[in-house]
Amino acid sequence: MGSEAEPRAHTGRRRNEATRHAVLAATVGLLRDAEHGPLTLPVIAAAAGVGRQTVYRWWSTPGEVLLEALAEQASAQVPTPDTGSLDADLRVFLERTLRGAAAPATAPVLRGLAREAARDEQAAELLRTFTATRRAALRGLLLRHADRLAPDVDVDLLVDQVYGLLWYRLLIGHAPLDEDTARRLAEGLVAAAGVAPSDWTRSSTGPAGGG
Amino acid sequence: MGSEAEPRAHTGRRRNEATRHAVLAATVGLLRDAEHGPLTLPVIAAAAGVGRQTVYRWWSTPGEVLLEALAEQASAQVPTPDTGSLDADLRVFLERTLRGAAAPATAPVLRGLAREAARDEQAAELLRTFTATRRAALRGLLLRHADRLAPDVDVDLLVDQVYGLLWYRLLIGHAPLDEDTARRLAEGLVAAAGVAPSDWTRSSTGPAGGG
Amino acid sequence: MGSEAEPRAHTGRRRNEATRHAVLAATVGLLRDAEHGPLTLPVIAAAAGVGRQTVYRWWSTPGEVLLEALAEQASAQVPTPDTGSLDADLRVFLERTLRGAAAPATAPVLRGLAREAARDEQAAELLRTFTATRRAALRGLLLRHADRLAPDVDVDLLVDQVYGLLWYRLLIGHAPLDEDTARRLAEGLVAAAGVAPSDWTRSSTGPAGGG
Amino acid sequence: MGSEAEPRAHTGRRRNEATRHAVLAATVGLLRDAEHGPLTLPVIAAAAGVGRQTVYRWWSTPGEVLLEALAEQASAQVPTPDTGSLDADLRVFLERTLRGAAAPATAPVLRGLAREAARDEQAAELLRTFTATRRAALRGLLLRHADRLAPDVDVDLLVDQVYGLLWYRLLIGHAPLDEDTARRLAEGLVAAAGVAPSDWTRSSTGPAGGG
DNA sequence: GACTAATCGAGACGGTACGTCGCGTCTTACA
DNA sequence: TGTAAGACGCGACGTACCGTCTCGATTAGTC
Repeated sequence: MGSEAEPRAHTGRRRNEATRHAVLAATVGLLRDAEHGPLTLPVIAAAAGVGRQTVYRWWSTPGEVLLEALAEQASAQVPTPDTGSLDADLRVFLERTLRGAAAPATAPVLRGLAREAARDEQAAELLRTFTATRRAALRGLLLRHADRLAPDVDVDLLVDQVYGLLWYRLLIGHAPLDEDTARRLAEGLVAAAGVAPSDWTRSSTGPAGGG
Repeated sequence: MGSEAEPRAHTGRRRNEATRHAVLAATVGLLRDAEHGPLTLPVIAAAAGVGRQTVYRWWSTPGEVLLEALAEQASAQVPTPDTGSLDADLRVFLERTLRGAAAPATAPVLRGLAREAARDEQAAELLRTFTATRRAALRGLLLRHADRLAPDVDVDLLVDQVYGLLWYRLLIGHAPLDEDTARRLAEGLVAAAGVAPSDWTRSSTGPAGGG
Repeated sequence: MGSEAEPRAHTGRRRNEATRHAVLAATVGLLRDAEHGPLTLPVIAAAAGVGRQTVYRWWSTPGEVLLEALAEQASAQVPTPDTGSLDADLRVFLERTLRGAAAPATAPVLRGLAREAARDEQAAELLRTFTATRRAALRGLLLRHADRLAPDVDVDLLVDQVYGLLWYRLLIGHAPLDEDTARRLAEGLVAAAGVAPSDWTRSSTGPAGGG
Repeated sequence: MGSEAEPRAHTGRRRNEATRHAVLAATVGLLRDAEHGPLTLPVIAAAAGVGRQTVYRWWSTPGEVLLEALAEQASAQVPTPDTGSLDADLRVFLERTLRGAAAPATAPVLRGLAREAARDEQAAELLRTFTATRRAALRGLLLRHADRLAPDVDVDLLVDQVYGLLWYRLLIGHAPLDEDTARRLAEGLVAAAGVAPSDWTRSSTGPAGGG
């Protein structure tokens, strides 16, 4: 976004909710644009069509605005699938995750968040919290199928391979994050981490399941 | 670094090589410090104890200084091992790669490079080139053992899992890049990508070893 | 003054007279303080402990408030004496005028008025009107004794010498406006403007009196 | 003035004298215009066509610029006449003084100085110093003719009547400061302050001189 | 005695000006 | 000729203040 909005009506001595939303929306909009340089409060104010003092009144730093803006979006809610099969759960989760991250509405925001994290400690903390939440989700999924994993497998390593790949491709941009990638990645992780599956277990979801 | 250096003697009408090195060293030093904000030429000049005009005369942008500074370091030269065994080659390569990246002298520079890449397009291009070179090295290693890989394996996916993990942990900092990580990662990749290995090979490291 | 006042009770849909007086009193109080910067409506409102909108509702500019505030004071009413003697009338008038201007309650207000007149055209107009009134009073006094004045005397010059001295000393502050000044000034003016006085008149106050 | 000037060439690491003069000239120019509000450094910088930082580098406050700007003008050098005659000296001095103050090039600057003095303590101090110098000049002139003055005459009172009249008319603007005013004022002061002159002295200028 | 009407204190809001900070250009003085 | 030094114009940042606007509380008049 980054363009100005129409004027808003005052709300008297109460805080103007419309203004608040305009600021948060403009912030996410600016995060999308790589063109705009550092995310500063005056730039946010201008993009939101809001007085500078209004932004400074409610937020101290760009990081605070960012935190609230992204929280407002209830961003990237990837539900954890639960089909009973590790293979299927993982494949679905990765498909959803990669598709969500690569979506045109999301990818620029994630890139913008990383860009800000490289510049602003508050944004970096925000990014750390955000990624920790995502890692926990995937770790939970894997641990639900602990019986299918080798006993000494390093779950965190598996998790970081997934999100490492995701951010690496997202930021470098040399390769896609498509459905095929998700499928192959899921298979590879299962092959790397899993004990040889029992036939009957495998047969329930596996491609080679007995007919 | 980031601190001032002692004065250097003029060299008259010849370009002062000591000054050049001071600038490049100060640049790498600044890259290490997350404290310092954006890497700009005046900051570099001040850190090198050098006149601003001297820096502007020889380099146009911070990206150019960065390029020359990192090239000067011949940084992160990880030789590709060649033992004849995929498992061994991969394990050694990953151990060297992760150890090199996590080394106290290197990690802050890589983080600094990523930080600058988030801000400066030239630095981003530099980072893209650098990572492409590294990916090519690992891809070459894997392709040397193409007979050990499943015919339809996605080599790029394997490569990106490695460097994705590396950068992800390097930048988020939530988990280490130690030797154990390298070993487990190597095993996982082989398990994911490899055809069934010869027994004697597998038995040396494989989870199913030892009856 | 310039400090806040205690809260006042509402008077419903009638204009609150107490508020009006608080505003006017605060205005005069602020005029006294050279510390306070320009006299603006928000500053007046704050000093009066009154909502800004209340001030803006009843007055448009600081000049309007000032006009009403000074009119309220019916300030500096110097009655014109009439003893029949030019010397006595003039001496008494000047004593009263200088004493009034130099009084601790008045001098800071006059200085403040001059200060505002240097900034606000409305205040300047107010000051011009005020000074014109004062000049007219003194001119009237002198013209009542036209027979004692030389026929070609410039009455306006005499008047401006008086008020010029007054404002000059008031604003620069390098010399007092005391009773002795008034007496000597009166004598000087009579000497400068008067025809030779009747002996008995002169002998009453003149330097050559004493007998 | 108040308009922008053409760009100036840099002078390297030496202070740019052309810039300095541009700032001082613009300051006096702004002082002339009553339109321009308070004399602030950014306004001066804009009027001089100079970067703000350049003004802030060399002067801390508008008062400092003002001091230097007026000193640069070597302003209002009224040479003290010395003809041997009180009447003549005084008349000439007052004519020069009033003519100088009322001159189109000077009057607006004096008014501007008074305007700033009403707002800025540094400018007020400058005005006090300036007026003190002028008073001393006139007092010196009068004291040179102490034998012509009554022994108990208040010289300061005479001086302040002169400058009081000058500033009063200059600022209120209700009456002119012309040659006739100067002549009449001089006569009045001599009449007020002088002992009865010897006949031959009086006859030279006095209106009632026998002859 | 409820309802309307208008005042009052409070503070959010958009806009503007101020003083600071940093970048990149330019010119000098010196080696 | 190259280097250190620093003045300079420009623009962004964060703060302060002005005048407008709306809100909720309070009280005076009206039916």
